[in-house]
Amino acid sequence: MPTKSKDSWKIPKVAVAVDLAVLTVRDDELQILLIERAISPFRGQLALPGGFIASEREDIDAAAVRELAEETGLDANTLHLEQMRTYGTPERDPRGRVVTVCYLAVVPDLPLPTAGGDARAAHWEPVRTVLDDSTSVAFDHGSIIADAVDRARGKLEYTTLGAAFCASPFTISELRHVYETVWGQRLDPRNFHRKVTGVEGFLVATGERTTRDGGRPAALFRRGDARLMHPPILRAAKQ
Amino acid sequence: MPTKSKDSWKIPKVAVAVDLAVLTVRDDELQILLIERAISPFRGQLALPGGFIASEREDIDAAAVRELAEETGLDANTLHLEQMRTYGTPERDPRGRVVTVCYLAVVPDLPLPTAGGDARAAHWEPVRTVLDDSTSVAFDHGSIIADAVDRARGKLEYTTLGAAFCASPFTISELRHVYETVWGQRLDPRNFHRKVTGVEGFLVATGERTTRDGGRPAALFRRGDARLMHPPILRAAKQ
DNA sequence: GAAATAGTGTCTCTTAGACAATATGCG
DNA sequence: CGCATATTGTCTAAGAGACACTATTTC
Repeated sequence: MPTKSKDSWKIPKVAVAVDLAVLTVRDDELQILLIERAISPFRGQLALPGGFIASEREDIDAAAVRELAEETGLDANTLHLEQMRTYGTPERDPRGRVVTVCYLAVVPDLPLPTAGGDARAAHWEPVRTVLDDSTSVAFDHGSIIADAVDRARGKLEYTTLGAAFCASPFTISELRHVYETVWGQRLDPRNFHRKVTGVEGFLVATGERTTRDGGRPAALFRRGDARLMHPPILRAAKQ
Repeated sequence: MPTKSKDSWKIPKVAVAVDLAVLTVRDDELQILLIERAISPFRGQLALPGGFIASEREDIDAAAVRELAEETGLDANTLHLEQMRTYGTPERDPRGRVVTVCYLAVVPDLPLPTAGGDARAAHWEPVRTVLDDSTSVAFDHGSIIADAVDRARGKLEYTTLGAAFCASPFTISELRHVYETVWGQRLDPRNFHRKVTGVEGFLVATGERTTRDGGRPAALFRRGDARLMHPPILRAAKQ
């Protein structure tokens, strides 16, 4: 905090933006929501949704919620949204100094409400193609996306974030599929079932069951109130 | 990121600061480094060390390192420093809009090099007295400190951050004392010993031993290269 | 030897992981 | 019934937690 001995000197002011890393599991892949930039710099390139704070009075979290609605049509009340990290190297934006506060959002694979609003060409892209550089993104958004994926992978272990990837109500198979996709790792269906049903507050049974082509119908659940999972579900150790 | 359809409108600029939550274990307590504010607002009150970025060109991480040196005399090369979270509610600073990027630092209990520089009245305060409001701090620094403590407590579980609280070389007893103090929880010395010595890369034996009054001398260790601990040391479940 | 602290070993119980068996729908 | 998927159960091995014992120093 400001505690300079001399009060009399100019405090530099910089532009503050928010960026959103919106993740989902879709087509058996972890995917991220990208938009096509309409303006320079990086015009026409893919980038994270986001933007500058609207005024000097706008709260940062509120700006994230607003940009989410404006650029993707998504409603922050229906999804997981958390602040992730701030990126502030001086050269990260060619127009000048921009400090951006990044948020991680997790949504189920539902049709994007791109209909109205400012949503231009928002679409899903597998994170795989971003991480291996076969899809290039604007600014330093590549490393932001890498950070977001790391964060999501880690949080599946010790929080109930996995359920935020599932449209409610969901089956345990669907939840397991989220874990398998995000971690890129197969999990034993029976052990997974035992584990997640044993975590108090993770899942709330609706009493309903799926109706489907073949196979026994699965029980349907909603996300419970628990946010932390204790003990965690650990990934296999680094290979 | 900036992707407004209309390019022609004023981008609000705000002051950006960095704040430092420097933690140590001292006198059997988790303590935090606070300074006495020399200027208004909150003049004379305790606050986290920190300050505005020096210029439009200064990197955020660099600003944290600089403020750490200026306000506490500590050298970022000798300690653990990581970005924690950004605080940006509009009313958090009475002087106007200030967005502050907060860093968590962890240091061993060594004499503060307060001798030279800008270090004014930097001193250690038990976090307990801040968390229970018996010590009041400026701005929203109370909740920042609470977040920093949460972060540190959590990171002891699945990282080797604990060793950053110890002056090198250190004994396993000293490391255990860090865990016990930060978590506020007794740990079995024998199980702890077995656990931490079993984590590859956590501890590097120096071959030296302590010399002391009574009791068998303890082996001395340095911090190893490992930063993540797999599997983690879990705290007892919430009681 | 007594006191103090370090370090090793052992036992038990919980739980993760592998895998078999049963349940319940559909055609 | 046969197929497909869900769910429960069983076994084993690894690890956490409790606790006893041995080791090495100083006085």
